[in-house]
Formats: sequence, C-alpha cells, structure tokens
Amino acid sequence: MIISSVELIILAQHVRRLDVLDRQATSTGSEKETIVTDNITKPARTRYAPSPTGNPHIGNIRTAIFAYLWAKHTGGQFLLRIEDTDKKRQTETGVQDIKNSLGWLSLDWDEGPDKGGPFAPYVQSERLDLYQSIAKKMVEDGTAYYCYCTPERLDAVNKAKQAIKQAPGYDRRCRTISETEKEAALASGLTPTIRFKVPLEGKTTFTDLVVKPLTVENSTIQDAVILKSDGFPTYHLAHIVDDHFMEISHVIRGQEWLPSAPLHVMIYQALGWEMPAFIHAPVILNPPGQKGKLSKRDNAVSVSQYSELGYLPEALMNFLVLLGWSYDDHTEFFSMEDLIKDFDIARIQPTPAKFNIDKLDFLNAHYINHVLTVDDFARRCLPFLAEYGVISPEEAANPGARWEFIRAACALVKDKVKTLAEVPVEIDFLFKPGAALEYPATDLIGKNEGPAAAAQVLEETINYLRDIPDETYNDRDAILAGLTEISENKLHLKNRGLMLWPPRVALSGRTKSPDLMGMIITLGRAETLARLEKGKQSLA
RNA sequence: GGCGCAUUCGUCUAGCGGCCUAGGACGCAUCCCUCUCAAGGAUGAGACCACGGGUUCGAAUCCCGUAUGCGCUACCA
Repeated sequence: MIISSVELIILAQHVRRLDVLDRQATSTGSEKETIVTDNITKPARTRYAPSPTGNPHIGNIRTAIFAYLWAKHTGGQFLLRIEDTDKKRQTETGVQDIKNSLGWLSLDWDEGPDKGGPFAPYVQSERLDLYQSIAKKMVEDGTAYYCYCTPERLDAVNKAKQAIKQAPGYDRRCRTISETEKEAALASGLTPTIRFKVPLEGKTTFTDLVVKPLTVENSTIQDAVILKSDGFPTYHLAHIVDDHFMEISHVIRGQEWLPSAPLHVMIYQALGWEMPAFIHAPVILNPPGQKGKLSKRDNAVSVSQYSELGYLPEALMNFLVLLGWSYDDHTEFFSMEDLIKDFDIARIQPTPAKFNIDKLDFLNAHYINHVLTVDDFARRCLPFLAEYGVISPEEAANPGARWEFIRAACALVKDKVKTLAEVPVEIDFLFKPGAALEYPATDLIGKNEGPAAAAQVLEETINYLRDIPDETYNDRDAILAGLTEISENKLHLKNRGLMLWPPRVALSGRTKSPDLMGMIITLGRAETLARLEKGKQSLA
C-alpha cells in the first residue's frame, strides 16, 4: 500500500527537521529573516505547474519562461507538472494546449507527463494518496484539523462578517468542536475537509527574491482548506508536497500568489521541510488606456492566439522576457542562447508592466526581416497561405514542385512584413490568374502624363521583356538597367519612377507592391507579359 | 472593508548616495536614401524621477506618511 511508504518518507523528513529548522523562515514571533539558499552556485530545479483550464495565458507563460531560463542558466532542470486538482475547471484539451504552447516556444521540459522522470507521476490527480496521507499526518501532528462545516454555513459566516464590516473568512469553529458535534456531523453523512491550523499569534517573515522581505501578522491568515471533501488537495497543499518531493529549488510564480505565500511558509514549517526560494514575477497589465490585468476581453492573451496572428515564437519570447526583466541599459534582442546565458532572476522587476503590442510588432518585424533565412521564412508562411486560401492545405503540407514559386513569392515581402499573417494579403495576386486581377485603369497612370503615356511605357516594357534572353530575364539588376535605359534614352521620362509605375500596377493590381523586378521574375515571362498586355488594353 | 505589493518619458526600461543638467528601446515628428509600400540611416520632441516630509555635506537612489495603481481576500489555481 502506497500510504505506508509515503509515511516512511515523512518520517525521514522529520528526522531532517531539526537541522533544517534553523535555516529557514521563522514565524511565531521571532524576528529572524529567511535565509535564502545560495541560488547561483548550484543547478536550479524549477517547474511550470499550470492547471489544464485552456490555452495558457501569456502572463502565465512568462513565468514559465522565467522558470525555464533560470533552470537552464544554472544548468538545472525544468519540470512540467499538471495541477488538475479542480475537476470542475478542467478542459478536455487543457493538457495538450499547455504542451503545445510550451513546445511552440521551445520550452522543453526535462521531467513531466509523458516524459516521466525520477519523481513521476507529474500529474496531481495521480498523486492523491500522497496528499491524503500527508494531510492525515498533519492532523495527527496537530498542525491541521478536520472541518465539518457545510458550504452553506461557510457562506453564512462570510455574509454575517461582511454585514458587520469585518473581513470575510472562516471562523475556525471546527478547531474547537466537541466530540459529540463531530459524531453528529459524521452521522449526517458529511465528509469533512482538512484545514491548516494557522498559528493564532506572531508573525511570519519570508524573503522573495524579487519583492522585498515580507512580514505578515499570522492573525490575518485564514485556516485554509488543504484537503477538500472530495479527497482532492487544494493548491496550497498539493504544490508544497510536490515541490518538496520533486526537489524544486526555486518556486517561480505570478505575483498573485504573494498574499498566500506566508501561508505556504507556515505549511512548510509545519511539515518540517526545507523551503525553496520564492520568486514572484510581476503581472502583465492591459495596454495603455485599459485598466487591470491583461484580459481577453480586448486583447489576445494566449500563446496560440499570437501564433495564429503571425507572430514568431522568437519574437514573443524576446518580448515577454523583456516585460519585467532586463539585461542592461541597451540590449534589446535576445536569442534563446543569449537568454540562457544572460538571464538572472535578480534582475526581474517587481513592478507590473503594461502590454504594449507596438513593441511586439517591432520585434516580430525584426526577426522576420533580419534574422530568419528566406527558406525558414517561406516555410513558416505555408500555413498562413493555406489559411488565406492562396494555396491548398495539401500544398502547405507538401509544397513539392510549387515550393520554388512559393518561396520566391514569400521572399518578395520578407523585408516589409510585420507578421506572417500579412504575407498572403501582400502576395495573393501572384497566385491568382492575371485575368482575375481587378483594378481601376487610372491606377496605371500614376504620375505619368496620361493614359497614352502609361500605355506607351507598358508597350516598351512588353517589348523589352519579350526580347531579352532568359539569363537577362532572371537578373533583377539587368532588368532594372534595361528599363532605366528605355526610360532615359528612349522615352525621355523625367525619372525612373514614371517608367516603373505602370508595370507595377499591371502586374500586381495595386499601387503598393513588392519590388517590381522581383515580381517580373517570380511571375515568369509568359504571365508577366500577359498581365502587362492586359494593362495596356485597359488604357486603350 | 481588510491584508499585501508597487510607483523613472505615452509604453517597456537603465539607474542600487556623488558619474544624472536621468541613459536606451518602442511609438511619434522631421530629414536622408528610394521604383510604390516598407526596411535602413540621421536628428528631434517627450520624465521637475507620483506627492509631502525627513536622514545626509549630497537622494531618482535610504526612511516615514499621503495619493494612485495592481493583486489577494473560495472545499479555484
């Protein structure tokens, strides 16, 4: 039976208890401060412990990034643990959503579900015996107690307290309940919860590595439920037990946990366990003009959404890590390698940061324009081209002979696009048949003198492109030189722009387009001539 | 209501007592480059370091109040 082996472990922990006690956070009146373990010298073990309730929120993922980077920076391990202790909130795809998000960002975990590890299982619902035995042990130790109160009574207590302007919270009735009352409650078929017995007096102090040392009066902390009546633990118990047995050295989590951190410190102490270091990362706020935490009401908040919007994982990563962390006063671009080398939790800032999409756009454009290779870029464009209906899903999965054309088409806009999603919008005209292009004939004129002048430019362009050898046709500089020559010496135009405008519109159907020479080459001679001819006709 | 955390250009931030008449980046403006749109280059506007008291020879940097913002206050995480 698993319980007995667990209890052996607990016993072993109790033996360690005495020598550990001196080194950890104090409570119950003592003014000693927490001694934070030296985190630089030894490899860290960190974890990302989400609850499978849907696509991970970006603020949540950022703490995963911090945890991952810190583990890797110190040469340690990053674990994934699924905290599915609330059956009501589960999503069917929750676990997969989490894995997808981490995978997309290349946040690979060393231990976790599927992958296994020395402390498996890494799913809390598969570790119920452990939590139950420890909660029971705490009751026996006198650091926790059974609570027989019904949800209705709890609710009534809260309402009553609020009515007289008191802080809501449990009144600790079952701490002192009589045996007969207990028996009565049990007889009525009620399953008790287990609550942690918070010391009534004194203070608890602990040090967060990001926020300052924090002290609270024990009297302000609730006797939190640690084991629910359905036999599942609450977060408060489960994460402590798991972090302990999984030998987590640094608990990196969102700042919304700060208020309950003292409770966690007291539970560690009650268990006699050595504490990990705490790092409470700042929350991410709504963009300027909106109040509150980054919310999905008006913003994209999940990793998958940003993926769908055409952002690169490199850019999102770079952006997110800079929200609340900085390396120095000027470095702005960080590759994963840079981050692993340079990341330091000591430089995480405690101040909440507003989410500024402009900066993300800038970083995304930077990665697309200057970091990605053409092949890599085009490959990443495939799903977006398919989504937009420019190529088929089959072609996206396996471009085959189409690849060269797709690649060339994408290359045309690589330097001007901010997101992957813009690509099909910018180049769809290359994929449509030229005959399907619709645009006002007057667009062809531009700054030329009139329809006749524009038609003449098209005429000359057609003649030139028709007659040059293949080698010249595929040489953008040669084409540009050829067209320039015609513009200057044959048509005597005021500037080269007048020469290049009509073909631009004829080929793309737009007044804003990629590089003309690029379009000429990518479309190929036959298609190019057909489009130019169509343009010329429309001016007649 | 109670408890907690935070507070430097519109935004992200550098700054950890004298290098600050506060540096960088995004965005914005102007100019240059230019085949359109971008990109790129240059320049500029933009912060009395939330406010008020201290401590100090000296404070954005330390302390205390106030204000504001944010978080927590569940048999959710």
